[in-house]
Amino acid sequence: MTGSRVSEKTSGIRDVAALAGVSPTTVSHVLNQTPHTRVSEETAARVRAAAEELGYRPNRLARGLRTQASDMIGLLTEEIATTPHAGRIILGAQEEASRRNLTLAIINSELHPDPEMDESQIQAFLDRQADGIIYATVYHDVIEAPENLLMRPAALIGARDTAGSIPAVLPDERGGAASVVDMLVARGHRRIGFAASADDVPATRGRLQGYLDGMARAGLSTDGLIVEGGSDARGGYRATLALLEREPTAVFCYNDRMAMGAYRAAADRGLQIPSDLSVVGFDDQAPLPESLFPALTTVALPHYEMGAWAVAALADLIQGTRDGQPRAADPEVLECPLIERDSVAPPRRRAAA
Amino acid sequence: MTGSRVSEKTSGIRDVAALAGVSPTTVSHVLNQTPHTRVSEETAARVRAAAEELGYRPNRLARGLRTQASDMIGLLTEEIATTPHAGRIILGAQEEASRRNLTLAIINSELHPDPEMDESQIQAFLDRQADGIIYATVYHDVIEAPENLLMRPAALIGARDTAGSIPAVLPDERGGAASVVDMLVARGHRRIGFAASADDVPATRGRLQGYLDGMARAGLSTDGLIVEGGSDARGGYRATLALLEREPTAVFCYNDRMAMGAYRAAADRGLQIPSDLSVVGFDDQAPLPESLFPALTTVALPHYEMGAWAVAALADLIQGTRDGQPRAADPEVLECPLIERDSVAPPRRRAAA
DNA sequence: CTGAAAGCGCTTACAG
DNA sequence: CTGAAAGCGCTTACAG
Repeated sequence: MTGSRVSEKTSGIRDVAALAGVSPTTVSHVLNQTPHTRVSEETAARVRAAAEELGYRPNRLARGLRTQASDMIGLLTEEIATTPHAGRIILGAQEEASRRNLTLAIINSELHPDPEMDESQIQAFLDRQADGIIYATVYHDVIEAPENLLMRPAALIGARDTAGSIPAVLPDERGGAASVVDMLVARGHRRIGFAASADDVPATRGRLQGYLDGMARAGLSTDGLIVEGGSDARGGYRATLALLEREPTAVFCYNDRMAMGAYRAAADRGLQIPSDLSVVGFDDQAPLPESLFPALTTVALPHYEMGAWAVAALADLIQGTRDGQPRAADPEVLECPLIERDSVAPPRRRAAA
Repeated sequence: MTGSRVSEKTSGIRDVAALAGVSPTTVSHVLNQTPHTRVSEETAARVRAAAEELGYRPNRLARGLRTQASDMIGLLTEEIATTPHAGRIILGAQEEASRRNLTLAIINSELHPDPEMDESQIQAFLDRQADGIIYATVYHDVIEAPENLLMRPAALIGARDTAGSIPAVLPDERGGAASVVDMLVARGHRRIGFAASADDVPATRGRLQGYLDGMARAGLSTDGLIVEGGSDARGGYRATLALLEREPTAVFCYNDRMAMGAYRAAADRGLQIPSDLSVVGFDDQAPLPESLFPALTTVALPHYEMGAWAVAALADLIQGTRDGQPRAADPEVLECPLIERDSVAPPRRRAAA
């Protein structure tokens, strides 16, 4: 029975007040449940009925102007277009924002940005009184935060800032890579090759380091088992071909695209995956892993979780700021979970120790 | 020399007025270049200098409250997460919004949504006085627009509404598919198989229809050349295997994932792509096409363009609404461009007519 | 328990 | 050419 009428003009707090026979002040109090304010249950009921009757929705703009809180946060993403699945960062951020009754505004920034560009994008959020700003980057480790980012509470995704004053969340590339080796070792592999990336990005170093960690704690040699290549299918193809000379029983690729090349290399050499050769990727970049024969075992990046974490941290920061209790900014490192599919099996023959 | 000071408190229009020795009214007029208002160049210069000096930025919230225009538009996307590359819809929408000095807020909706859910998401935009709302769907053809979507100017991406009252933009799946056949025919192919999808979505029908169009205008028979399969790599594999019985010289797959299966099927039969068999996909779903050997010729969906178009249409509509001139809502159909890579070659032998 | 008044930071008739 | 005043729709001390 709620307003199926097509209300011409949206009604304001004054309309509700008039209909309920009280002042706007009282309407505000009951609808917001203002603390330390007692309103008789009878009056409150009348107000609620009137609000319902009129389909009253408080104007958030007006409220924001008065309370100096827009309840909006801005997400500045670096090149959402080219990033594998960065849409999930947005999704995580948006859903967490909704949970907290916050609106998420987004602006995309170019890759390799002109710092002044970024500042002007941030300014756009500032102009709209964003309560806080999230800066999501890819391919970076530590960045110099744009100057005006510090004018409001902020959070970083995918990088730390040089000053270390902004809460940041990062994927645990290193740990994820190490867990791949652990799993491979547990399956009986001893000669595990790594098709590394030649790109100069933090992920390159982190994943290589994780591979090294895993091999080291299993007491395994990596001698001749690391080959560098381009980070695409072609690079993975070449790297795997080179690796195959060393007769590994498994090859762990820097990313899924390289793993795709590894499949091709295996086919060229007449090797079956996973019976003759196990292959593992990284990124869980849909739709690749599921489209391969057999489906690729890989490691996922916690995009959704990073987006959600950043919003949560920012919201807490904003609360803290309001209460005058700024929070510490320890970089949060989120797990990169191993996604097991069908490209790993025990080695065909026991490898000699 | 602009404000390298860390301004404690952000300054308002009153501060500028005081510094320039004029009234807030005058400041507003010169900064907004209000039409039909002449301010002496001398005064104007003083105002601009003062604004610059103080790093004054108008509070958009306050302005919005006064002008009844938030300059914000809402984008409600259906399941951005699972859609191949729908991030580009957001990108296109955001960039067009920035060009028009509009802010884009986004909310994601579940797939197969509870209509009431959608209404409450839209309500969130309405509460924030969004000037307009874009509703982006996938996998639909015509939808029943959520009731409250009509309360403000709106635009649809990927679907038309039953009433036909909302501007809508759609990809020309049919034309894109037809252009694939045209190209194949121009290269000399006559026996062109189609690995169709069994999914019941508009894209299925559109692409099949386009294939049929192309074959018809080339006067080619499709007898036994259409095989239906699941819309993933496995489905493409099976469909292609079946198709190969009919000795086609080219197979056109419903999407890139199926094309991936086609590559596998060709390999199983000892067929080289493109010399023995040409393969074409649809979607240009990164990173698949570039990761295949050889790189896959396919058709791209105009995600970016649809996002940008919707914002432009909406902005015009809002303008029109303000000027009391509502626009007509003809569905806009955007081209799906053919992306030629390396998976197509002339047929090895002249096929008998 | 309830309300009158001020004010958030702007813009905009209107007057001079 | 310039400014005083009202008002957008709320919330919040403060008073009663």
